Amino acid sequence: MHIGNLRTALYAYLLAKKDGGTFILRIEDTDQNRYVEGATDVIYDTLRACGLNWDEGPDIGGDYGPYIQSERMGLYKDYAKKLVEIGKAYYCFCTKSRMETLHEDQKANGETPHYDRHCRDLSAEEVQKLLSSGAEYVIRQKIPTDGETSFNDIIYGEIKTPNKDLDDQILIKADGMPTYNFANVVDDHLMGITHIVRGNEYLSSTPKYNLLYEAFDWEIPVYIHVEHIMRDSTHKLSKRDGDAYFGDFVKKGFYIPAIINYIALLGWAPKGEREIFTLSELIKEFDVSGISKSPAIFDEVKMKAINAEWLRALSHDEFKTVIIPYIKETVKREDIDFDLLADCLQPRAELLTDIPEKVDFIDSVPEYKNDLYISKKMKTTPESSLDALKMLLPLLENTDDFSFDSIHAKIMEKITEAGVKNGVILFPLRTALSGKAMTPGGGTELAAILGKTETIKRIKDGIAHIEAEVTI
RNA sequence: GGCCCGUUGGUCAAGCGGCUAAGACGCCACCCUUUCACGGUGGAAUCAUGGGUUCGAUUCCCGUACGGGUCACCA
Repeated sequence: MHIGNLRTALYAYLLAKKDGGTFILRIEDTDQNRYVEGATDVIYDTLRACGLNWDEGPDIGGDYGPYIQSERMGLYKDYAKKLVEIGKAYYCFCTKSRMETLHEDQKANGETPHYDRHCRDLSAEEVQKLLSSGAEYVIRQKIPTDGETSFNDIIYGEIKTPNKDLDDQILIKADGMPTYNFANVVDDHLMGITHIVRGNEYLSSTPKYNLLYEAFDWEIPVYIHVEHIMRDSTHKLSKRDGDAYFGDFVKKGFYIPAIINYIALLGWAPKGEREIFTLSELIKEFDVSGISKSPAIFDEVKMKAINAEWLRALSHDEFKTVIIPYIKETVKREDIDFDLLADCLQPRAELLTDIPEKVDFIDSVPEYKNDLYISKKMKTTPESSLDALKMLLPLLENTDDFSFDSIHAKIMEKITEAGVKNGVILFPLRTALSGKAMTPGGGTELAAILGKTETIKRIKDGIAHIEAEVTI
């Protein structure tokens, strides 16, 4: 599911839930040429994964079903015929090829392509004759030739359009299926839709919908058109970017509630200064007055920051549950302190996919050079590190309680005794235990995570490692 | 091209006639520190443009520029 569509769905959901309304899922599949196997499952799965649960829909039913338009087929044509009867629509027998040449000619003359209303004034007899001859037809909306139609949008206010700029759009296609433009109006009325949240590409066709509502004498819903999400100032976030889909972001290691949180903020601003919200907090906070009129550029860097904040805000248990699968990608051993590891990882994880690399030293120490023991800041060298490790070894060998607090206390005591900077001792320990320049925790944390046996082994290995190179 | 919509730091944005023009991300510096982070403090950086209206315009009106949308038997 495209991230823009998801955001629109999110706003619709938030609006419905905020006002105690009903969130309905309707599948609009009136174009059989565009049928894609499994597409509806993606919709179901995505909305569910995000927690946007619908109150009525194809799979769960409701009082206004069916909720799949292709299953409501016959109904639209009846309504279209009703429109024909009251003179608001008409049968059109123009072929597709006539329309093509017509549009080409119009373009050649510098006109915008539109229907020339060729069949608009056919007599009832002519229509009847053609109909009984089995001629293919569509039903078109009969737009008034003069005057103007206006509609009100919550975000943009009143928008007026001269009727002469409106085309006699097709309501029922030659295959008997309704167009979106028609099915949408009929179903929204029949399903009791009160608020329409949609992308603002529909802004220019909304006057035609209003004409339809008026013709049927139906109540016009509240319109809320939202701007697009952009890749940059001139391009919409689109399929071409390869990263515009919800599923892509999940794969990249974004945490779903954080994705929802971020996209809610793209084009909408909460009242206060807080910006981290759960779905239910968003429901409370949401207000259409905060929706922006201008497009928003998608910023993955900002989304990452939101993601990191989300991860940090999780409880220990929640965080641990979320990251265990990622840890398991590179860590097979079980005899480590996963709780402490999780605590160390929590302030350092931006994306969930950062985690496997961060813990890849736990199963075994990677190859490294003695240079790794050199730190200008910590004032360490391989030689000083050798001394530090040799000092630490007996100390830890004589330590049975290998909890972080215990080790930490013992080591700090020793450091104070020795009268050196913490880093001089702890930096080498961290290096020997990890073989890495950056680790999710310092020497004492790593020791506690790895446990006594592994820590002792790695300190000995570290000593050997330094000695081997130093003597050469 | 016609019609419609929009334009506050690099990005998301608050603002709704009078403010030193919030906040967040990013960036820079410093502090904290057992690496890297987290956290803390500070900093640089914005009202597209020209006319009005007004005692006073980021805010209201008009034009211009720029950007977006739309003009299907697609949604």
